[in-house]
Amino acid sequence: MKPYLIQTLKELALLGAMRDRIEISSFELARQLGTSQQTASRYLLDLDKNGMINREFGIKKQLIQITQLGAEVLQKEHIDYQQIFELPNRVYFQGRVVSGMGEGKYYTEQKGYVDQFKRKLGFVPYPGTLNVEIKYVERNKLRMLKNYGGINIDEFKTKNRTFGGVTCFHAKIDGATGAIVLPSRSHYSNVIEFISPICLRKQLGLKDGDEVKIMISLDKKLSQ
Amino acid sequence: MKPYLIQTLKELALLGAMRDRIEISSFELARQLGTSQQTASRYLLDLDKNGMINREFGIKKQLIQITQLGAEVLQKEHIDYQQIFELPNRVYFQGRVVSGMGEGKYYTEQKGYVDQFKRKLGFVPYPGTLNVEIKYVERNKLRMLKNYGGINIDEFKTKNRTFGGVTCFHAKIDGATGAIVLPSRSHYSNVIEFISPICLRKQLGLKDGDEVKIMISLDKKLSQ
DNA sequence: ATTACTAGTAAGCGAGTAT
DNA sequence: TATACTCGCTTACTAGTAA
Repeated sequence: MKPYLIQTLKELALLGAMRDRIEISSFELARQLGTSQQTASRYLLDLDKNGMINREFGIKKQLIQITQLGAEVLQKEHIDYQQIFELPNRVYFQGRVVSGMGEGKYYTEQKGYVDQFKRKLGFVPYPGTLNVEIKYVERNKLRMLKNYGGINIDEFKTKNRTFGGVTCFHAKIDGATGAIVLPSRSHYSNVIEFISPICLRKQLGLKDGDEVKIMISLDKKLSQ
Repeated sequence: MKPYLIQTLKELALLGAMRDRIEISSFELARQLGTSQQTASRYLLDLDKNGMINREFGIKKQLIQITQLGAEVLQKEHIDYQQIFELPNRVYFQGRVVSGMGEGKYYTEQKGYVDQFKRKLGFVPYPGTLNVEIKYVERNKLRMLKNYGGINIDEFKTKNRTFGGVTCFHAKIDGATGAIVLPSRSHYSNVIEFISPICLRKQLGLKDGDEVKIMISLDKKLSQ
């Protein structure tokens, strides 16, 4: 779907073509779009060909209504803008399940972490992390999360070593509740570590390579 | 502002470039947009040239942040989509003040109308209508209003003649409260008749040709 | 009036490549 | 590695005009 066709569809929607058939000539549409009559006519042909609009020809002008398909295209755009302007308390990721190197289990079993998880997140994690590889470009969103700041899990020491602090965010993976864990130090990674009270691989039937959706809440209290 | 540049800007915003500088190469952006690295690079140059983004060059990749101007462009788009999906209870028009032929005064002084206006709209109109000519293409929005249905003022008879029913909507013109009057019968016109308890021409200092903004509420009760 | 075809021109695209 | 230039090709545009 080409950007200028979406713009045209939006213009038609603004004139009411989502509710009703609207009467509009290619010349009028051209004026609205700041283009020529010929181009507007071509746009309408393209939109029709793509099933975005229905056209009905009267004696003079045509009646145009946006189809279900066209409405869906606009709805998608709308969701994008909502993401940008209205939901700054939620961030979404899409990624693929990958295997870690087993170190997740070691960390999530440390008492120093477990106690804090229980107190600050409200659950004791099932041992191990579910690792989700996100698109490389989306590490920017991870960076954003870190800058924003989440639920801080403090560093602690045992006899043998120091365990570094991490930042957590309440999150859902394919609908299942849990949290993501970002090491406070360390560089930006394209792998998200997910912890949960349940065994996610079993509960969700996940195996390496499966596509998953992660929703991260910026609220520090669990809302639901 | 070309549609594909707006789409690019939107993509950057979705990656968080409204809040923070994001690290993204032209190659990565190209993948996001489904285009070539060269084209993505050109888009970024164009956006920069138009003052929509700020760029900072590191050793390898660049840091990009959306400027105030860029944010305004996206905000405008967002408002359009809100108009389409979220505010179906308000319709906006822009138009020019024009002179009627004095018949507005005659009608708005008829007791049969005045009593109903008072009861159903909550005010007695100042004699006369303020006529606003809207863009021809926007008559589609008027048609939509009629289909939707407003506050019905019933027809009535005097000794001499019958006065037809009209449909009204609560409305504001440049912030001043009143209502618009659409004859129930009659064809679609590109002139909106506005009534108000005050003399709008005097109160707002309006003369023929002045640009005005009309906000029409689809609520049948006056909300405010 | 319209819509939309044709044809010539302008703008946009991406492979190759310089830096 | 990057970004972004050139250049040949494709797509998109509008004027003219047919239907």
